[in-house]
Amino acid sequence: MPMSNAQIAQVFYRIAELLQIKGENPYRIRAYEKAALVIESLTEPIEKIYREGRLTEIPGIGQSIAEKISELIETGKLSYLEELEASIPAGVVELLKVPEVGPKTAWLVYKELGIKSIEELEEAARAGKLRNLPGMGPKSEENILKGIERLKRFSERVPLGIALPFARQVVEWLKERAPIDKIEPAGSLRRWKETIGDIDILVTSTEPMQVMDAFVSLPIVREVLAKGETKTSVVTEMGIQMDVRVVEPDCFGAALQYFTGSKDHNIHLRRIAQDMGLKISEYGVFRGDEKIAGVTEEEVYNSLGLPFIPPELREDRGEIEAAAEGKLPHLIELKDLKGDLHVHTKHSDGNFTIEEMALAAKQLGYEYIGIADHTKGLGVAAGQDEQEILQQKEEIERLNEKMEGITILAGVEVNIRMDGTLDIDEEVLDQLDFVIASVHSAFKQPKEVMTERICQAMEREVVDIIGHPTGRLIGKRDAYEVDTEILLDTAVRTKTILEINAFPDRLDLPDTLCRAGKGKGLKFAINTDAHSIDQLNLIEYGVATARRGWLEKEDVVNCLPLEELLKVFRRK
DNA sequence: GCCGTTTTCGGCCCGACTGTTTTCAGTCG
Repeated sequence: MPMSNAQIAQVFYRIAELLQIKGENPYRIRAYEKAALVIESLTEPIEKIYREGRLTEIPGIGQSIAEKISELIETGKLSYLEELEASIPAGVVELLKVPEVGPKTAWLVYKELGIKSIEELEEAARAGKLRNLPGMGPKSEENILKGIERLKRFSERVPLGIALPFARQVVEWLKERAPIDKIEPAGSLRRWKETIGDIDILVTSTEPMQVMDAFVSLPIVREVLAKGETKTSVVTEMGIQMDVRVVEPDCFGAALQYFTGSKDHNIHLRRIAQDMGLKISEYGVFRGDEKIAGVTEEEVYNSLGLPFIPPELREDRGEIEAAAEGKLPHLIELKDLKGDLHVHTKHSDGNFTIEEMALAAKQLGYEYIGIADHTKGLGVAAGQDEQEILQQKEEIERLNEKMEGITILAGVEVNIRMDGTLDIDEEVLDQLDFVIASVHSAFKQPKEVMTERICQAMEREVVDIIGHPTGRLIGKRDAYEVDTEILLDTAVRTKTILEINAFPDRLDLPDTLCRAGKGKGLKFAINTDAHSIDQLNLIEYGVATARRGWLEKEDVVNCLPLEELLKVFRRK
């Protein structure tokens, strides 16, 4: 079994953790973390890169790590990691998971008290044994207990679809309760990352303490972790940590840039600044004592000789290099979309009529809307059979004659059965404007079977789009076991469009596969999979995922005007 | 451990907050 990029990345993350405990040179630790991150975000299998002898061409991978990758690929294990594991008692690394506990504390409690697990740490803290350790006191003991409590209750990252509306609500509340000039969520939320570790909100105000007071007294605050003039951290009722930072107005751009991250993007920028003899912080870009930028983000990037880089790209996955070469993509925007091609109605498990969905789409400024209800194989969703599908098509034709300003497309979301066949006759599918095919059953098939199953569906000429191609539900269900390389290649060869499902639970295709697919010349459709009028608005999540995948409007078929789109559907 | 049209050695992003401290270490992002 070849090792996946993710598995190899995990090995280096593990090494970094172990080295932390050992108190190793922080930069050496950083190097392993950086290598793990870069491997994780590769768009091709690292094994292939290894076979072609290109490992050290990857930025952040040098001689030493390349050798370790070779060993992992060839033998499936790594002697260096085994030695490290042997030199540190199992369980001590686990302590790092506790907020407030870092490598120093973990090592201290192990050495002094022999603590090797979170349970033992909790016991010792409750027994008051920690307060007498050097550098610690009653407060730190209490904080460790609180940290353990927090870890037990909420260690998981929160899906973007929950964090974003929540953050927007808090922004509204703060505006009502304190004198605020500018306010903007930053962090991974602003980069539209699919899950959020904590929420950062950036504020400019002449009365920082009033903002902080208003913040900590919001009813959603469960616990205040820290409160100062410029930074306040709380844990909210739903368990997610939220930080508010207040800065001077003339720092807003620099602070927004800084707090948006990612960490790796910022470190890379700072290196560039350093090379130019500049210093960059959340307060601005400085040459000596002179501040040369900071009011806007654009100014910050420009001062480094770079164009503005959209937040969705800031993961240090080559965007800084692309910016320096003037090769940033012109990312797709919400306004580029001319329609949504995957919505459900009362004809299956949707909550509104075709007409109601169409009117709502018109309100959003769309030129067309694609109805794609479930088919009979999906009993739980009241899927339609052949006859019902044709009746629905007639209803759509009648509506199109009556309605103005929007065209309804008759489509379907047909099931890909276990054996790769479709659960609706192809003669019927042929009569529709377009066909989405999706997997809704037998998720646990072995990788080869699932890959073959989806590829077989793509080979059918009637199939235009594959719906939510990996099947993942973020935080709930992993993607099906599927060979994404074969999936993407088959989609390119058969000219099948892959969906970017905008449902925040799905965001499927994921951003990294969007980017890999674009590299192969693939086309995409950004769809909401809406079951109600309200859910049509989820499209912004799909656009964000496409942007994180470096997509431009030319890559996305529902940016085409109706006539062009229909040609694409007929091309197979 | 990585990296280099200033460098193959000597750097490596930068600051806030807290707690236990008499000036700073640890943690976090």
